[in-house]
Amino acid sequence: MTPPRPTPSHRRGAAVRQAVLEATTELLATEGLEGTRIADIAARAGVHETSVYRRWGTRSKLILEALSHRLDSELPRPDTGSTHEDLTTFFTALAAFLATPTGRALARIALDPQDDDTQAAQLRGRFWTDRLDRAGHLVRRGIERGDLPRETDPEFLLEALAGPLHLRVLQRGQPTGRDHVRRLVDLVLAGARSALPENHECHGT
Amino acid sequence: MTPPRPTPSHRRGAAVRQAVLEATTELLATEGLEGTRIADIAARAGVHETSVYRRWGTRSKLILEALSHRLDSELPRPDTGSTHEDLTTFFTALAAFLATPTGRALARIALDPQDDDTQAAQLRGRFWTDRLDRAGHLVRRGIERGDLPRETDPEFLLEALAGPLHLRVLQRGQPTGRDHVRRLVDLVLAGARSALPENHECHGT
DNA sequence: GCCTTATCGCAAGTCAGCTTGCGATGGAGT
DNA sequence: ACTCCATCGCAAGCTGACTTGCGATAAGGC
Repeated sequence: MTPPRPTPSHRRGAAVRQAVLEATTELLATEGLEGTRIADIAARAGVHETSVYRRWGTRSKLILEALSHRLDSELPRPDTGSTHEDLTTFFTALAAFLATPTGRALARIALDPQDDDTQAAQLRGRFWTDRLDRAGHLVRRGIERGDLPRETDPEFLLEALAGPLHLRVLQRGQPTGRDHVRRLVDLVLAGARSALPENHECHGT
Repeated sequence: MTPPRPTPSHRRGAAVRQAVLEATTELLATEGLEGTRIADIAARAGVHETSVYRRWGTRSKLILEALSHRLDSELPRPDTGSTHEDLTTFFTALAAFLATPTGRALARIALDPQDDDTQAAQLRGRFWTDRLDRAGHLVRRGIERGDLPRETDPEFLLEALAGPLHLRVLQRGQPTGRDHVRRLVDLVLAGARSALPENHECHGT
C-alpha cells in the first residue's frame, strides 16, 4: 500500500504534490488563512519553497486546490423526499462548514479576486460552478417532482440561496444556523413557486 | 474657490487627508485595485508614504474610506410608489456601480477579510450596515404601505437581494442588468409576501 | 511674535509573496 | 546498466506592504 520508496532524499512528482497539499490543509486548519505562509508549508512538507511556486504559482491557487475537493466530502447529499428539507440540510451543512477555520479560508480564497489573471479567475469560476451544480441536482429533482415550477432556473435559485449565506459569513464572520437557513429556503422557494404565470399579477407598475 | 494657501512646502492635516483621498480614487479608477500602490498614491498626492500609513494604517482601510462615501452619491433614492420598482431601481444601480472598476474595487475591498484585526472588521461591518440601511428605508416604507407583511425583516430581505448580486459580481465579474435584478426582486418579494401566516401551508414536511 | 506640539518628511529596515538562474538528482525509456 | 530530461534544491534578488526613530515645520495658544 505505502509506496516502496518511503522517503528518498528528494521526493518527486506526485509525492511532492501530495505532501504540499497535506501540509497546506493542516496548517490552514491550525494557523488559519493569514497564518499559513508558504515558507511554513514548504518546510512542513519537507520541500523547497521554490517547488511550491513552480507548481502552483500563487498562494491563492495552492490553497484553493488544497481545499476545493474537501468541500465535496463535507457536504451531504440529502434525499428526504422534500425539496425544502433537502435544500435546508444541504445549505445548513454548507453554512456550518463555512464557520470552520478551513471553511472560512476556502470561502475567502474562492471569493477574493486578489489576483486578476485569467487562470485564477477560471479556477474560481469552475469552483463555484461545480459547487452550485452539486446543489443543482436537488433543485432539478424538485422540479421533476413538481415541488418547483418547470420554468425554475436552478442556477438562479441557487445563487439566491448561496449569495445571502456567503454575504453573511464574509460580513459578520458568524456561523449561520439551521433556523436561519430554513428562513432563507422558505423565502426563496415560496418566491419560486409564486413566480408561476398564474399568480403573476401583484407587481406594481 | 481655491484655498488661500495654494501649496505650502508641507501640507498639513485636512489638506493632506483630502489630497490622499483624491489621489486614491483617481488611481483606483485608472489603474484598478491591484495597480494602486500606496507609493503611487503618496507620490500623486505630493505626500510622503509614511504619512499615509500613519493616518490609515493599511491599504484596505484607506481604499475603503476613499470609496465608501462615493457609493452614497452613486445610489438613487427611488420613490415611484411601487416597492417592487423602487428596489429594482436601487439594486440595478448598485449592480451597475459594482460593474465599474471603482465599484468592483470597493466591493472587493469591503468583502476581503485580508486583515483580521478588529478595527478593520468593524469598518467593514459598519460599511455594509450603512449601505443596507439605506435600502432598508425602501423596505420599511413598503411595509408601512402594505406592500410587504408586517413581520418582514428588512435586514434579512436585503441580504436576500444583495447577496446574490455580490456573489454574481465577484464570481463572474460581469455586470448584472436590470432584467436580472428584476427577476431577483420578483423572487424575493414574492417569497416575502407568501410568508404570511395565512398562505403558510405549502412546505413539504 | 514666540513657544509648544501634533504632524510631516526622510531614511533605513522588516517581512512575506514571488521570480530566476544554475547545478544536482531521480525516474522513465532504451 | 546507461542516458536523458523533467523536476527539485539552493541562493540571490525583486517588489510592495508596513514599521520605526529622528529631525523639521506648520498651526494653534499665549
